[in-house]
Amino acid sequence: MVNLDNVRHSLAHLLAAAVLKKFPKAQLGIGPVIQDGFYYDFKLPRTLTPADLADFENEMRDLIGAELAFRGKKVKPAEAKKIFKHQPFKLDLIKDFTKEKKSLTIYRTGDVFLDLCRGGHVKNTKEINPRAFKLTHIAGAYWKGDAKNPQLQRIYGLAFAAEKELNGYLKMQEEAKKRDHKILGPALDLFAFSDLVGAGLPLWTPKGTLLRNILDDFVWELREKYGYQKVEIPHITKKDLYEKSGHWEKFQEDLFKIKTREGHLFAMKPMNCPHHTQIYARRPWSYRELPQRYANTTMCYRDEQTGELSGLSRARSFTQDDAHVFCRLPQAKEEFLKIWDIVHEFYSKFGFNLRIRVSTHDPKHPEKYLGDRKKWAFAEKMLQAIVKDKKTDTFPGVGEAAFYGPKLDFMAKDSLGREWQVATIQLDVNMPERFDLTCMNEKGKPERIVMIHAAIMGSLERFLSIIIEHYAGDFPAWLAPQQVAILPISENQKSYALAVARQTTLWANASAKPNSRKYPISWFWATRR
RNA sequence: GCCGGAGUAGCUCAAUGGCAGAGCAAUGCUUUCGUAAAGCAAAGACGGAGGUUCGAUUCCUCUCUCCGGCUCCA
Repeated sequence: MVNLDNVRHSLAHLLAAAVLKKFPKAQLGIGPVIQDGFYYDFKLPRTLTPADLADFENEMRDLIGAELAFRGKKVKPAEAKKIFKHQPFKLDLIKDFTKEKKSLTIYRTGDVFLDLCRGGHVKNTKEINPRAFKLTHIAGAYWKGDAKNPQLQRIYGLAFAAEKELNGYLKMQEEAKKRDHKILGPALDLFAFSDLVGAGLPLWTPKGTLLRNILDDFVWELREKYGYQKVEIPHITKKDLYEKSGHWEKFQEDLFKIKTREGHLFAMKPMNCPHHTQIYARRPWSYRELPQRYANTTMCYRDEQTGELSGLSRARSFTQDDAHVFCRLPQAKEEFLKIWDIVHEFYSKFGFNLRIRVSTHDPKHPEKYLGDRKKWAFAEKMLQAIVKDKKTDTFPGVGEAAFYGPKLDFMAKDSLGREWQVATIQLDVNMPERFDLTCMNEKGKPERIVMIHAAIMGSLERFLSIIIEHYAGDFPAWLAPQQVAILPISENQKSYALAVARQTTLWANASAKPNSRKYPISWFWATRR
């Protein structure tokens, strides 16, 4: 059995060989294996076109047919530098590896190609199925993934063991494209975009709004049981609030700013925690009154880079089903577990399997976070204890913490196999400090409280994008914004059809609980069907 | 923001430096016809601004929007 990763990695080398044949002066970046295939980065004298990809593919097939052997050997840094003296990116890598005291290996493919590479190849190109790979697209990519570095041209390729798998994969992608929420959403009349309103600002239709409300009501039903109270906040604030929270320093660039006629600077809210702290801070609290649990489904605004916008997955205006619990330290665990229950109850209704990431800070970059080392150690230890107690499988996410605290992130997979972060529970010992949030304890002394951030859907927009694709637009009855349609065959049934529609609506409304949804009945004119 | 691709009617697509063409949908009329598209008619578009040109949807510049990536994501 051939190792597929070795095949993919070898194909990356063959791609580089093909590119070098056409562009002898090409500078090589790296060419690793990725999910479903491989890529290779190049700096080239001109921009590639799809026609180039066909040429490269043909050349690669020729190389496969030539039955070339892959051979690796260790080299000394000085030797490596000599070999790659015309390859600045390789020299950069050699420098890094030498600094990290890694050994250097080179791999030779027949006598057509030589690359600095840690290995993982087929023995001979004849092990590669020439019909089971395909170069798919060209993209720009920064050297070493850093926007400050030069940008290279990346060629992506798919590769499988058998042609059948490749075709199956391509078919699956086509299928996934049909489920694309950016196409299905407007087709189902759930939302729309307008060039006049602007990029990344979805507009919600009556049906889409109904769907949003059904979801939000569901979350609220679950929260209400645990003693949450709804609050409401303005969507703008003086910049002072964010200076105090630390968001200004960190996310200034991403805020929509507003200058008042008197010259004061305001900002659209990019999240809700600072506002909510001020609801808590409105008066002193006795420890007997804690926890205070505030829930608020509300829109936030972030000035995202245009290139990052994508349908509902990444928008400039999005709705968080946000909640904040203000409680004493010993109460935090119980509150955490309650939210965890809500998350599970909610997601099980959709048939999602969740993976849970324990997101902690990156010890190599303490400057990215608020608060001191001790606070973080404390909060992360507490989070780990809760997770351990819960006896659930989790995986670590070092460097994935919020800048104010560690968090549990719940990830759901969509129909394309992409994993999206959905719910999040965050433990925050920094905001309460910054805003001096306390309660009066048993001894009559002010005591610092902690704050828990909890979003169940995360962003309603992103959650909707996920379930539209998850269900391919075919929502379960309890979610479907339109559940019943009455279709008269000809005009003769018009009045009867209308009467049925009226009656059914009355019946549905009467049997619904007072604050549950109303069932919309549409009436279609269908004489031509 | 960066690299690349693309914007023609509600949707899917075509053509062109000299009157922009079709299918489906929608509209009107005809048909009243029962299980995967009845007939006829009329209507509907070159994303926006500027430039080159006798003339620009076509060529150039800028801009907006979308797509594939990269970077970013409280």
